[in-house]
Amino acid sequence: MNKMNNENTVFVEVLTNIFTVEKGKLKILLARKNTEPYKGYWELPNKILSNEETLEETKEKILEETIGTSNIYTEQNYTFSKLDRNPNNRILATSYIGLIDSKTIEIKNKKNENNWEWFTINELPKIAFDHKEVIENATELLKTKLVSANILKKLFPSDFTLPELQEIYENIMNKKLDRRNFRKKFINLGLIEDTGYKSEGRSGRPAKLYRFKETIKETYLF
Amino acid sequence: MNKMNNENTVFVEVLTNIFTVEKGKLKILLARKNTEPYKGYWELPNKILSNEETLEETKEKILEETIGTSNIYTEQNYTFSKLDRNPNNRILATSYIGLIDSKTIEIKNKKNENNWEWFTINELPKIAFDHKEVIENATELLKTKLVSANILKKLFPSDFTLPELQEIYENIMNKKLDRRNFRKKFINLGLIEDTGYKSEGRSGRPAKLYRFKETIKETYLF
DNA sequence: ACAAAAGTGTTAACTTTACACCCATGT
DNA sequence: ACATGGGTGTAAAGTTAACACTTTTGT
Repeated sequence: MNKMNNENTVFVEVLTNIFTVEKGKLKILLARKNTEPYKGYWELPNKILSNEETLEETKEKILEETIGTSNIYTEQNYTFSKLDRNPNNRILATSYIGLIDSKTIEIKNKKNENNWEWFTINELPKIAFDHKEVIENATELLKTKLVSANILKKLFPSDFTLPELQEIYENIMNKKLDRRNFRKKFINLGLIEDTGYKSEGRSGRPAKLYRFKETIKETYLF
Repeated sequence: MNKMNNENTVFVEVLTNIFTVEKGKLKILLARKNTEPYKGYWELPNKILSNEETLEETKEKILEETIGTSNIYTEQNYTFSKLDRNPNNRILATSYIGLIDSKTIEIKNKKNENNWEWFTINELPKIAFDHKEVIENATELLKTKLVSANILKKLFPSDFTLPELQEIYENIMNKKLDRRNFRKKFINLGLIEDTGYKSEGRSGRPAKLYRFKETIKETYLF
């Protein structure tokens, strides 16, 4: 079996779904396409796998180029292989999810004049290729993961309020939760602690700011 | 970007982890290798992705050739890309899990003079390539899935006993469960029904045979 | 009659749900 | 002083966990 004599080799690209939470909204990082095909549409950060690299190494390069660090929580999601997913070539795509908290992001963003923009997951722009399907797939995976407390910690900055946390859960589970019960449950889990500070800027009574404790045990919520 | 001018294309193979449950043991289907490399070792059923096929189509071909049907529950698991995972060529591997109940299997096995053999997941033979890693990865995924009742239904034949079901759960969760509580929980979930028949062959009192109801709602156990 | 494995019920501890009023801030 | 959103407690219902003896079969 020699590659040069064989038609059955394919391109493989890596797609990254980088998520963060900001003001109780789940957001994803997209890039505007400035060339055809799909000029003016938005796509997931991506890169073709080279013959000397693993998928993981390729994923890390993308992260470095977009958010300036590959030192975040990531997880492989799915490999897409439809014949026509790219109009020019047969390209398989392996997608990853990555989670970064919004505090860390703000710093990195300033370093780059960015093609990149954050979009709330329910308010996406026109999406290039089959990336909408990829995003939906990744979002579903993330939602199932979000019932695990350790994942939550990767997404939330050091300071967050319980109403913000509750909002995310209500979006994920698509139902209203009782404020008292939500609060009781989370505080009793012992995963978070009061920072002593309060939120500001919104109308109404300011909310207490919490952080995740340094070491939390793997716990399943809901 | 033209493939013939570009070194950055790779082979992709599909690997299938086909699971069943027999007498309360979780088993996987492997093939003996009769050629080098790894002659005499066992490998997962596999096939190289062709340029005219999707991963899903390739997976279905493997299933037809091994168990005689592709009409079983499957799920994509992970794509492996280490540079040296195959000694001859750079080959990526996308693995799938497939679930079939042991009653259906017995029929299919008779049709084929088979290179294939079922191995209990805790008593595997010498495994070729990185397939041990692949199997471990797939088994972990399956274990997390097994807390969902719909998956369970794919794995279990029409008739099973509660002690068998309990044994699987004890293996998965790696702890002993109380027989009374297990039974109460499962029966109260309303997913299974008594067939009216009893098991035979073992010593001791025969166990009642149960089956999953036709339509069961998605329920999470444990 | 004995060995082996299956079947059964009750109580206490814990978890989840439902529910309404007061509090802190900005305008 | 009013509008906005945040914070708090209690009781009822439901779920889970702990626990030991009896039943059915084969030998």
